[in-house]
Amino acid sequence: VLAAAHDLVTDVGVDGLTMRALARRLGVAPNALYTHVTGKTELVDALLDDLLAGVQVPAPDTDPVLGLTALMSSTYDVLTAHPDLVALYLARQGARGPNAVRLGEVMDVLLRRAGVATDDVPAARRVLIVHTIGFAAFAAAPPLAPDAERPIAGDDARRSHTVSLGWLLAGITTT
Amino acid sequence: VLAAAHDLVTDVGVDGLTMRALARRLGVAPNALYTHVTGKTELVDALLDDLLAGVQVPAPDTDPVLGLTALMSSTYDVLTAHPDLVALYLARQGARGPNAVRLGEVMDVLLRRAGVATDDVPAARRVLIVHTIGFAAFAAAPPLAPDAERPIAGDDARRSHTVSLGWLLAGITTT
DNA sequence: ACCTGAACACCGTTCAAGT
DNA sequence: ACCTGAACACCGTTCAAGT
Repeated sequence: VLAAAHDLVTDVGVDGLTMRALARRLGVAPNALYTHVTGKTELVDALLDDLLAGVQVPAPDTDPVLGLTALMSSTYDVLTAHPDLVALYLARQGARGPNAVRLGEVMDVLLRRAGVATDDVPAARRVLIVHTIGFAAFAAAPPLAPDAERPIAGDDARRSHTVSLGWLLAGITTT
Repeated sequence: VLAAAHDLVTDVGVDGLTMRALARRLGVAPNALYTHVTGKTELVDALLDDLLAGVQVPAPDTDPVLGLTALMSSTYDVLTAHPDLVALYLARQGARGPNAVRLGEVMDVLLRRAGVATDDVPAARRVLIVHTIGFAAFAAAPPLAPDAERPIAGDDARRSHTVSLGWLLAGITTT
């Protein structure tokens, strides 16, 4: 049911993800979907949280800063694999499904182990999430502002994410 | 013509920005709009670039790091004034109108004056833009992950933007 | 140049009805 | 529980025609 939606969005992009197209793919009348899902919003939310299931969580004994780097890099990789969907994280609330909650908790543990004061953990988590989703959303996108000539290569974009992530982590852990 | 679109989006939000509603507001048939605009895409692009016209550019003799901080803060403020629209920056290419180009050039001058090597300027500019747009997109949004209780206050979000911006600038200017 | 009427190919969602 | 037929209130866009 939800898997078909996943297939559909990878096939025809996020603009083609439509209740009617989904019903067509399932060989069913459009309104039949409303037996399984309350509406399109819920469907997209489920789809987004489903994506996060693929994020690799670091082993619990790794160095916290390395662990956070790995965690955010894995999130970046998962999100950029479906670039169409990333913008939706911003368009809606920003994912609050079970997978999002689970990853948030992993981040909190790592941040605390990295020496961040308990009071500062939520803000630090937020900075890292916004940073990674922002970079993922722009990963596939063409350049920015002036130099419209050559789009940024995927490798460069990923490197840029890692480098700036390092700067943020340096700031977070020394404040 | 374009101003009516601006009014419409602030009145009814980005979902209500529709060719037909716009025509209705102008007291005109829907298709009449196509005399003035090639399509909805062009209209939204124009709208987004128009937003950037409100960004305050720092005086040319200010300290470059302070100037960049002021420039990105002003961009953040302008974008968060119309939160509905920000997600569209990510959904589409990321703004390449004349205002975006102009601001990009201002950033480049500041970055170079801050000691960034010419080869590193485009990547640094990109990091700052992605960071600010990402934060602006999440500014109005509810919390993230776990602590779903209280959404982040607008002031806290803005402070968080400034603080993490500082970390990025520290990294950019010392690498 | 600027507008209209009519139409095309779509949307998400609901309601009543069937099994 | 799960599906269908039919409908409602919309979309963006195009085409031919008017002034």
